[in-house]
Amino acid sequence: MLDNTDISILNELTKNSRITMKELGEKVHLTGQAASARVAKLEDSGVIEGYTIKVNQVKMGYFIQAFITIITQSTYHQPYLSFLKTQEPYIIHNNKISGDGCYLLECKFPSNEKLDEFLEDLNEHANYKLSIVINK
Amino acid sequence: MLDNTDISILNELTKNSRITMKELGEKVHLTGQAASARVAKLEDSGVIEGYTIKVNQVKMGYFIQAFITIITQSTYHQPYLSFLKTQEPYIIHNNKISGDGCYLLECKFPSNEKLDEFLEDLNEHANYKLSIVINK
DNA sequence: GGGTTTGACTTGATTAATGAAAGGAGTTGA
DNA sequence: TCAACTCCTTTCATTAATCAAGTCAAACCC
Repeated sequence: MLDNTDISILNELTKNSRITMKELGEKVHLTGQAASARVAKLEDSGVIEGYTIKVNQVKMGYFIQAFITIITQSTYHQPYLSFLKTQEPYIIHNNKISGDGCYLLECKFPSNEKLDEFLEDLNEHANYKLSIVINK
Repeated sequence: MLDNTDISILNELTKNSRITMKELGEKVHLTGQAASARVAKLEDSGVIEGYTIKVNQVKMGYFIQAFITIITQSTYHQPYLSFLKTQEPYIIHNNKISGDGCYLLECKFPSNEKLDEFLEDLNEHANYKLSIVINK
């Protein structure tokens, strides 16, 4: 389904998704038009889900990143999930997982105070275990 | 440092980083040139770290995503870190964390067999706790 | 073998975006 | 009040993207 040229295209776009089709073509030994057609196919087939940017969260004022293992008290998760929707700026990903806990929540905070507030509010819907990210 | 226009620009680029500067300008009520200058500034200041794509990992053959909490046996982490470098296609992020364990490893695998192999090899350098991602 | 279809690429013409230069409006501070 | 600065717009030359043919090779069929 995907040949080596497709893989090269995905690698190049992963490194820089704003590259021109002409340049991309040069890197994978195609014309800009052919590269463009390949990319369109990758989009249509759903391999490329979208184009986005990497934002420096520290420069945006989010100094703390954390993983929070969630253990919901009741069997109804809805209160917790509804709560999450009210906390959008802090949430990166909410992963439903096997193993310890029901969810592994990846999130970011501007300060320990905000994190503390969040945990206080969270505690009304679920128990948790907190892991702060020191480095990636 | 960042005004509302900058925030709008970051939101638009997060949704679609291949938008033309002209279109981006229209969305934030600027000319293409002015939008382009803003974006250049965001790049120079390091707020925008890069442009990339979202790839559908399932369509790439990675059917399993997992979080693995790593507890290294010795105080020397180097053997574990070196091991990771040999397993690159499977690794998404290796987060050094506080709390349970030394690291929280985010990774992807094409099959349970490959995951099993990985865990066997991992076990020579560290203990672990496995969480499979069911949903995001 | 001859003919047709299909998929992937290139070429060439048209349309659109980009980048550079010049200039205007608003703000700041001496 | 004036100069310096920032941020934006306008204009124009350059460059890239797009669309429509056209080429080429492989696969298939009679």
